[in-house]
Amino acid sequence: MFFKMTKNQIERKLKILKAAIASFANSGFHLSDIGAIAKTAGVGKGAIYRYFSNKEELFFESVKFCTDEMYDFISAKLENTDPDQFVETLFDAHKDYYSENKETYLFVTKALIEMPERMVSLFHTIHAQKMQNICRKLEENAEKGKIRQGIDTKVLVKMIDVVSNLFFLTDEISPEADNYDAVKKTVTTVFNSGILK
Amino acid sequence: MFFKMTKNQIERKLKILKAAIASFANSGFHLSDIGAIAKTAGVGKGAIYRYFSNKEELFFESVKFCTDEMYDFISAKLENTDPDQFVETLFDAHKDYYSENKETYLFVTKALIEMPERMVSLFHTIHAQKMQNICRKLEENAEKGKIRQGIDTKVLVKMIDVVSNLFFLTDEISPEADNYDAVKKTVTTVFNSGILK
Amino acid sequence: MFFKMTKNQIERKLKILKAAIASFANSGFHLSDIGAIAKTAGVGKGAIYRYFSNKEELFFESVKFCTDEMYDFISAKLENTDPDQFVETLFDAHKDYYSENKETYLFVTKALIEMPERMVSLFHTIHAQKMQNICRKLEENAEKGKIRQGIDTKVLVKMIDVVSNLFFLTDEISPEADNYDAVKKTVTTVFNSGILK
Amino acid sequence: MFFKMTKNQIERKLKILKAAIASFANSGFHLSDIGAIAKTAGVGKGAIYRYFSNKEELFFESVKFCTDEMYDFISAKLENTDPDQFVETLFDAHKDYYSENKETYLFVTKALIEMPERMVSLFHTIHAQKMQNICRKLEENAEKGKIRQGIDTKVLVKMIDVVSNLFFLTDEISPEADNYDAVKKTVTTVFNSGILK
DNA sequence: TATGAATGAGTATTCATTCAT
DNA sequence: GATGAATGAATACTCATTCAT
Repeated sequence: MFFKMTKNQIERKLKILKAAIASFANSGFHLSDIGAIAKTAGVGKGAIYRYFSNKEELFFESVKFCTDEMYDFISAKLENTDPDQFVETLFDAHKDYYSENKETYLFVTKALIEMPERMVSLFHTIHAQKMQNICRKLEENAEKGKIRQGIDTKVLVKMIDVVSNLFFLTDEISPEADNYDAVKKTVTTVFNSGILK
Repeated sequence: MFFKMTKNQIERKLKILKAAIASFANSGFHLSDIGAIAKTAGVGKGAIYRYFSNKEELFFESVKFCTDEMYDFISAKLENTDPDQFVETLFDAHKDYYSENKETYLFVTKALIEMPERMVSLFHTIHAQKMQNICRKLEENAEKGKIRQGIDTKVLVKMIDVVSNLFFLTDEISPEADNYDAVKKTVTTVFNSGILK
Repeated sequence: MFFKMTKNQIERKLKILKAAIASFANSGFHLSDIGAIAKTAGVGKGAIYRYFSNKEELFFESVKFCTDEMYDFISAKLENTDPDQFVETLFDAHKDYYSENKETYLFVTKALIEMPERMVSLFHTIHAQKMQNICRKLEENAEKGKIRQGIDTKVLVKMIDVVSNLFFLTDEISPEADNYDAVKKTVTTVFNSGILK
Repeated sequence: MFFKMTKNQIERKLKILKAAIASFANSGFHLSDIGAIAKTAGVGKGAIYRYFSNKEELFFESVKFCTDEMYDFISAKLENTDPDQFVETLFDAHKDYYSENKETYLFVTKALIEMPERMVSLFHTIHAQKMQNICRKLEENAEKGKIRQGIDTKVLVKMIDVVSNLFFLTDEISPEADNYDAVKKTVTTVFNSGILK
């Protein structure tokens, strides 16, 4: 699937990818129909097989594309954040991305479950790479005594991620999400100050 | 699917359910084969359609069965727990259930994603019902000043749940899971005392 | 594909086989459509896959069925033949079978070419087995001095077979076949008495 | 497909034909891939459609090319043969051509079966034309009393052809072929002197 | 009542042919 | 003229569901 592409072909491939993402996000892998994706993309079925070796590959590339985009967005938001704003900022970053890219957001999370074999390592690779800088800064702050000792920053970031996920997946997943402010308050309080007095 | 069942029929239905759970947990909804489930259960394909109206219903009932069982187990472990042991106990409850019921544990979590439509409300219903007592106790402790104000206990419990999930799904989902102790320390520290000093 | 069949199922399988033979004989392997064969046989597509594991197997069984039938017919005709009638009788046997089973006759011959891998050894096995008695008798006659020495009977029988084939395949294959009597005279003369005076 | 071709174009067309023959001979009509043939020939797919109107035409021309070549070879070998050497010489001619052009030899024979519609009349045309001289000589010899009366020479030549075919197709088609000498002895004996004493 | 044989809708993928570059 | 990217018709096979036995 690697050959030098003209500008037109790059656009073509992108159209296919967009159509595939929409379909996979809505219907999942098994219920998505290559023919329908082709129609949506405005290309022939054959074109899909020119750019992607098979349905699974198309799915994989779709996930990759979305995951990349999403964590670029999230890590950008975290660039210059004080430690005491970190939880809130990360939570809000999820919220913001979700608001504008509901489909993609859900897709990334679902993909991990639907096709665990390859997706999982893809996800961790991308996540680790994109969040690398963020983790480094957290560690600097730990050294400066600004955040509590004994916290593994990689684990921490993933915790906040997954909790945020929970509540944005949540239109679907969690009824509490309706009350966004209450949820956010709980999350930031717990993460910043802990449960115990 | 509702008729008075003899003891024999109840056993029959249970055998089908067990076989279905095993298949759905391993292969997911779409790749599971009704014929194969029937064979595993030691019944004819027709029998499945006597007890369950269709494949989706069978899936739904399978998830319900597992979710029930799992949260019975978890809530039992939390019965008489001090607030300062709460996070650790809940985390350990996940760990314990997971250790003995890996298949079921993963199935419950995946099911939410694979078939969101009906599963989600099922899950929240069961979760809310089983964790009701637990939440009530947490609230009592909050009133007594033992845990921090401003925390919605339902949200809190689900946060801990999902974080625990994250790291037990993690054979598959998260590389950090290998180092169980480090993960647990981070989780309990963050939840108990917060990130910030 | 081997299970105890009821009388009904045996009929069913036979209907499929007949439809398959008709299609393969007319259109060859690649142009034959499983769906169309099912329709002709008056069964669902699925039924074909119950009785035959795949298209290739169906083809194989079709050829086997026809080859069996054809050489049963031919060898029966040769049962009590004098050596000086042998060539003519064998030639006529081909002619007779062909007249009543044109489709099958052509199919057997074509199959050898279309799917050489397995067909060829099948053909030789069946041919050797069915013609065994015929060859033995020829050899007895050779010992009694009634037919010329130095002739390998197996080779001889196949020669006559293939020459007969040539002229019955011939509606399609050979224009000479139109004049059946002339062809037959040449064939019997050559085989019985040779070319040279 | 008829236009004045430059020397370059003639070479181009020939390269395509050679590649097509190789592919058709090995894989048959249906399994041969135009794209692969183009690649082997070192031209674009489009070029094939410049020189041949479609796949069937390409197959037809491939067969024609090979049949021409083969019967040129065979008839040349028979140029100055005594009648009593005729059978052996023709048989050997097949053998010789086969030895040096196994692929082509098999292709010509198979093609008749695979695409009977047009191939058959092509074959008979070429065969009749190339063997014309040979048949005439046989007839002269018949008139001179050197060969038996009542033999249609066209039928005879085809008989010998097809029998030879049988045993050279036979790497694949006939187990007897292993013992070449025994086969040849039987064939020449039968054709020259007949079966009966 | 239980069985599993039969049904046929549904789908990924290939490949001859066309045509823009 | 030559190329090879794009097209989309064509097709074997699976599997949820039904229903005769």
